[in-house]
Amino acid sequence: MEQITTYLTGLVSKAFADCGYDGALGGVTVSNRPDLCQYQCNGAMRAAKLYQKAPIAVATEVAAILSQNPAFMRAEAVMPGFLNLSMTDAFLLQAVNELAQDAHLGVPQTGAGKTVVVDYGGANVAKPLHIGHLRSAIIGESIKRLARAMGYNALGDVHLGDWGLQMGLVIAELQLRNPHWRCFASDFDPARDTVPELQVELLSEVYPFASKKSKEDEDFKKLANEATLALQNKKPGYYALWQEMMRVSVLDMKQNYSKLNATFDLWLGESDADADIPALMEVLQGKGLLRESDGALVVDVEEERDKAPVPPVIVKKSDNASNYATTDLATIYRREADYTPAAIWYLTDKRQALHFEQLFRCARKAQLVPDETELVHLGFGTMNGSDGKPYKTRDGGVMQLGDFLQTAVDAAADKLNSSEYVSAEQKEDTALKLGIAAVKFGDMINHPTKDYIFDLDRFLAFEGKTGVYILYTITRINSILKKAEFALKDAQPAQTIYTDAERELFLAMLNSGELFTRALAEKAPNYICENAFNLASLFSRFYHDNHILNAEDAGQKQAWLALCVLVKRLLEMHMDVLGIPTVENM
RNA sequence: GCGCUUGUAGCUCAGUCGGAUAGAGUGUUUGGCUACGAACCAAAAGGUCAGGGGUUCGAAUCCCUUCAAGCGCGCCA
Repeated sequence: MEQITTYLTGLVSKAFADCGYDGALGGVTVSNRPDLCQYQCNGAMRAAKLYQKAPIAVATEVAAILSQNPAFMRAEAVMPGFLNLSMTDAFLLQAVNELAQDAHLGVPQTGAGKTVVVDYGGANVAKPLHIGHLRSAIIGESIKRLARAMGYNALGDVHLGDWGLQMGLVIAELQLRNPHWRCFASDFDPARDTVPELQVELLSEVYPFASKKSKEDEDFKKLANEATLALQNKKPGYYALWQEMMRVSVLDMKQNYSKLNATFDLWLGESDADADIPALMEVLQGKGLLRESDGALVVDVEEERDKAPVPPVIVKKSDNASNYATTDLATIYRREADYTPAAIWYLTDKRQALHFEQLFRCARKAQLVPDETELVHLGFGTMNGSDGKPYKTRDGGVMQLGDFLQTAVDAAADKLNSSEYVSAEQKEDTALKLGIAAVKFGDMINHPTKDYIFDLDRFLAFEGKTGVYILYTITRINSILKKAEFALKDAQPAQTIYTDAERELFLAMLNSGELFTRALAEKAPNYICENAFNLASLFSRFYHDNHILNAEDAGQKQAWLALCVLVKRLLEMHMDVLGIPTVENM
């Protein structure tokens, strides 16, 4: 359905044009002074400059035309030249009823017919998920769901880090520790020999150990590089070991991501790009982009407008191994071949911004995708401790994602002990959902691109602007609907607005679609969080001030119950986009 | 050194294309459960929007500058 602001922009633009002014001045936005009006247009002040007139004079002319339209309760010009618009209740009621009928609850379907690949998760194999992986997973999941809510065919790809030096580091270290393993023998035969079964705990110990060692020990670093190259050349013993590492790591990741309610359509990784690297290199060669530099093959991506030097992209290391840029480019090549996406969105730590700038420039030069295909890096900020440095646990370590989640779930379980609404059987499931809600909402309420201070207590708070508050509001609605024996299908179109609180709620519901548009444009779920809180908060006030079940007459009660249903549906849609499961009781 | 980002209430954060009186949560103080779930609602106090300059009818927002913090800058990802 059409957004109210879009509809009003049409009306006001025409009014400007009828008065002899540029129709483009008629842009209408939601009012930032709800005490004065519902919607506003500031075009008269710009018109004043263009037409050498007093802004209030222009606004008055336009208001006079708009006032003839019965949809407006008020359309008035206010000093110095604001155009303040308020709609009649009849108009709002009709719009709300239309919203209730709309399959998408007023969310514009701007993505219909388009495919977008959302590349998030990005965890390294052999490295356990820690809270640093939290943001990519939950913001990415939300962006994917948001795109879907707006009609896109959105594909989430976990894009594992499974083909670079980190694998060589682990393999080299395992070989030093266990030279007798059959997979390290030169005559290893996958048809005959097996590799030892690995444990994820072993890998999580080996990786940081080897990573640190490579920085201090040149010889070991050389071994790791050689192992990386040998793996990429699929040396049988290494490849078999790698497959085992993948098996245990992916199993562990799937469990963790699943707890976060993050689901991927594609469980692909850097290694899956390997098959496309020869074709990629051919394209780069064919376009004459490759240049040899210090033994490596690079592509220059500098541009005139650069304020700082942009280093060339290294697409083949001097030892002929592939790196991050190689597999990322080959992945773009593959995605274009498989999906011809309208856009590819990457969610990683914002410190990778330069890499993606180089990557996109290289992809454009090589014309791996059409010019109109959107390639965007969404760099998110880091979670810092109260000292402003990346968050560490008290003992200086990194907090594991699983432990963090469990802490939140435990806190929720504690709180549920005093709840009379949750049975013993429901408790575990409800605690898990509340924990997820606390963690995800607590993160996404922050703007994704900014660093933020990680405070465990804040994630465990269940009061105020939190995910739990939204879930609580939904359970109260559930409770009313149950007591009233009111089913969703019983909701009839409302005929009257009885209270100011209802009107505010209606306006907030009608303006929700706009927030979705904004959230997708900025790829920022915090707008969805804010809007969900705003809706829940307005409902809570209405709920407190008006006793729904004891409404004065049947018509009022029906209208209010229908309002409950609509608020519930909208809140559930918001939570669904955020990837937060809701609960019946808590 | 060069470049990018950030600086808003005690704390944690929002703030739309430049727009009217800069908002929220939390914390503090206070009031509200013999009506639908108090994980709630209501009210008060709390601001040099880092400092300075400029553009504009109008600046937290745009430009310049100073200060402070974070990040990045060739074979890691």
